[in-house]
Amino acid sequence: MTGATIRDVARRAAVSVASVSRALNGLSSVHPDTRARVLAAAEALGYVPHAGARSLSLARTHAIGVVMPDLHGEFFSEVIRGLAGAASARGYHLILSNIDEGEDHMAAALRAMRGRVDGLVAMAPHVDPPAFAALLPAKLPTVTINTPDYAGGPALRVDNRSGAAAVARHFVAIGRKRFAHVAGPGINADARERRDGFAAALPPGTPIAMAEGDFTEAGGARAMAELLATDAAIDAVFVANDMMALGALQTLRDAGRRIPEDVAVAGFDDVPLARYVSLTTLRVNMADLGGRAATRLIDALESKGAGDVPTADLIVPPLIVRGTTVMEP
Amino acid sequence: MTGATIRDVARRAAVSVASVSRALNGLSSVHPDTRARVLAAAEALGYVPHAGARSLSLARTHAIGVVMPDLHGEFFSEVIRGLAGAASARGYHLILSNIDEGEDHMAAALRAMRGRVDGLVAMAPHVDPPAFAALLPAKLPTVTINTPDYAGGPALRVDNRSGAAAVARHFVAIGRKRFAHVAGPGINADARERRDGFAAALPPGTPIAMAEGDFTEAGGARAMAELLATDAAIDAVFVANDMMALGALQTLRDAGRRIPEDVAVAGFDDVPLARYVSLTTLRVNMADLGGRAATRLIDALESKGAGDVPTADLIVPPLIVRGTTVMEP
DNA sequence: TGCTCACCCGTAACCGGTTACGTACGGCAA
DNA sequence: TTGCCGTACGTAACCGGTTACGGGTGAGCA
Repeated sequence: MTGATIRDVARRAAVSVASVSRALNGLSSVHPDTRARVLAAAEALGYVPHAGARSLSLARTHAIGVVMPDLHGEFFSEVIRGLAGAASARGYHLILSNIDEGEDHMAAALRAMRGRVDGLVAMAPHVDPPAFAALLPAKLPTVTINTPDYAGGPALRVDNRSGAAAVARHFVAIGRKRFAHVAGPGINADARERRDGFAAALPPGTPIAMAEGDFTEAGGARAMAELLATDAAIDAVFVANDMMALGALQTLRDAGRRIPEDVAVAGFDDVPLARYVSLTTLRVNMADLGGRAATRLIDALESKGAGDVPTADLIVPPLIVRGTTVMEP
Repeated sequence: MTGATIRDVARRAAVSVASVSRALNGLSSVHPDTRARVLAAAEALGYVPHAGARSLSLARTHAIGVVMPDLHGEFFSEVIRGLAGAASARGYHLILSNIDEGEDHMAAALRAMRGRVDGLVAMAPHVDPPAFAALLPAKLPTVTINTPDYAGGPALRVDNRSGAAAVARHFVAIGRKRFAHVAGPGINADARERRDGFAAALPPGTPIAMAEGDFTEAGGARAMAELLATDAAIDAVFVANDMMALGALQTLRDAGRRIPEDVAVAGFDDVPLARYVSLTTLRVNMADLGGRAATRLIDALESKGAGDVPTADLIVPPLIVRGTTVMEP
């Protein structure tokens, strides 16, 4: 027995199912006596409306789907937290579906969303935008986070280029001369933008030693070792994310470099750990990003047709200067 | 246009809806030619089955609901990650609904799950178990995480008492004499178990200075200050979670205490930060807990009727000894 | 008394799938 | 030819809600 249905309630209250529906949904055209009888019957039976049936006839699920890769550990979680908060505040549920293993799996996950959600929040910095658009179920409203060049709907993006540029200017301002960059995976759009933004903001022609990591702490350590082997005189390194920066710091200290006297280090993300190791970084508030995405999507869903304009918001991460680039008091 | 329906496909393939359904679901009694026509039509129309309708008629949603409070920041996220992994591996979706603001909100959130999910994973260390049981929709299979005394189904719990006892024994082993405990909120069951487990494992009659915090870093700092005011000679403090331990460490250092020479400090949880500040703590792997919960629930859902036995698994967190209790090399 | 008009309420169609049941048809044995 | 059976398929009921439409009732008014 999974629970009483509306017909059970109708039978017990000796009215029609239509009246039960009207009474429970607060429609006006119901006699107070009838409403009372219905409520009493529903209460007695422990009646709870069946969300699935309801959404089938209303063509409204009050749920929003979330598709994103598991990578970016902390990010994933933070975005979810922001999404969940904003969604539940407006009476929406979240449906999670993490996509990782291959495109076919992703396609299946996206298709499975039809009839289950009213809209989608997607974060896919590693897939080809047109391919992604093709996979989306027909006309499902979607807002993307950090998914470049997707023109199918509103987009929220952190301004990687301006963040990276702020680091470059900061390095120059504190008198550094020999620059290096630990990049993220080449297929990752964020990684590319950070690399390019950094290079573009340094004086033209400035050489930059480059190495590529995989966004993990261990990867950062390895990449930093490569860089030191290439050019031992590096005095400023911009690392594409904080986790790799932690690894890079360890490698530098193991190699006898003093931070920040010998080498200045900056990361990207401002993960909770960054404050503890006093890492200079760019603060990107993923929970806030998630919250905005949810709000944006729900606004679009509820104002039927308005706001279709696929605007893209760039969110500029502030530079947080800490002890890995300047001496602390 | 939200998408083609099964009747559209039937029309285009010139067969009945029943045949379309059979063909798409791989039923045997369909002529190969018919199946091919159906598949072609579905492909041409970009047909995607409507999950809502499907689950209504099958009485199966292939989704599991997750209800938990937002507090426990990192925990929330880790559990979700574990749940999502295990669920998607078995073809299930996750529906999130965070409950925080009051019981009525929680009741609404739970009720909204009917017809939307096949089962529930719940984590509610702060509510009265019988009250919680009463709120659950009728007969919805549920596995609980860290929700004590709930006998309605399988349960997964971290063994707070044994963890706390390990800390107590460790303190004694390293020769400490004057003990203190920074507890979590009294309404929180984990907090109570950690406090009691610690007290029970010390030699009978040992005095313990107590203060209560709110599981946050700032709360830990405040509680530690209270303790120092009470007894300045404390040489070992067990803090109910890592975040508070960080605050406590700061307060101790500000008061001129050397760690671990003057005061030994241990936390609980092993958050990522703990390794960086070299905090002795108990490791609780929340992602693993989430994964187990999902697996457990899905097993119960798919083996109809078997395994109804509401067993409770206690997971013993290992003690991770670091620099806040013993000198490091 | 007869008419109009609110106000309540019930019947039944619908949302988009699945599936029990019945039927048409071809092959084969008697 | 008749009878039987298996295969392939269509019809329609059903899952549990919502809602357009129409009917019955009583009040108000000429």
